[in-house]
Amino acid sequence: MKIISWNVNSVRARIDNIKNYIKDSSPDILFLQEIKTQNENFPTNEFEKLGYRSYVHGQKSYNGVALIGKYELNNVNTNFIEDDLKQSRIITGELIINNKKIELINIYVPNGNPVDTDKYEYKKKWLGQFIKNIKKKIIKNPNLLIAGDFNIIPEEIDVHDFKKYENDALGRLEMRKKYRELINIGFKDIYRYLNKKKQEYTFWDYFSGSWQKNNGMRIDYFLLSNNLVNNVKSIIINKKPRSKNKPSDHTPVELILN
DNA sequence: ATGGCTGAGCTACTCAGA
Repeated sequence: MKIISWNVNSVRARIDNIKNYIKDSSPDILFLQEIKTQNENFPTNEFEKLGYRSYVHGQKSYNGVALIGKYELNNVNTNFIEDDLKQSRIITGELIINNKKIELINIYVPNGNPVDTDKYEYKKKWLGQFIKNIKKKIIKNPNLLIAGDFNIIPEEIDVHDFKKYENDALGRLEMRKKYRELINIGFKDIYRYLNKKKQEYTFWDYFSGSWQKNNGMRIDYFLLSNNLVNNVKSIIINKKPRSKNKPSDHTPVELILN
């Protein structure tokens, strides 16, 4: 069972890249973030031609998330949290894997920059709501898989130049504490759990050769509840899609479960 | 070096990203 998460930075601008990537990597479930389109303009047919069904929580121009799957998902929900600004940043669904009912939670956390503005406060409140509801959910179902673009740099090792980000909305201690709070509910950041010292990134901005210089950060990850950790076979960051023409600024993270 | 580049909406330029 291969589950992949990818912030595509527009599903329509990226559709050829995404289709080629699906043909190469053949995910069972694909979590997409920043689709930047409304439900009615989502390229459902393109995914259907490749054998996938689409569950979409879109929005005009900004944000938007989707679950793409070879299988039907149950109880798909776009109201996991109360979002003050009504932005489309979360979609959940259930899937049974090896007799475990797993809750798939696909998120696109607000960026939060600039700090000390209402955008930063929105991110804080969004994360607070999310953490509160995860605490409730894990009591009902101990099998939670959260993946997506968290927009938080967990540790210094997760960015090329930590000093540059320590007062940024992605690197501020206050936000890294939110990440810790989530982990402490009972999750493992699977990439870091299996790669204690490895320095790899999932995002490189489009400016001034950041990709070529490997000036990146690791802000996309898979958090699995402790009950699921023994089901993990492997996890990799696949850098190939970031090297293509007209790439997303993020690259996919690929998880394989037994 | 808070600039650099990219996408959406729209057709000149702003907003947003991280």
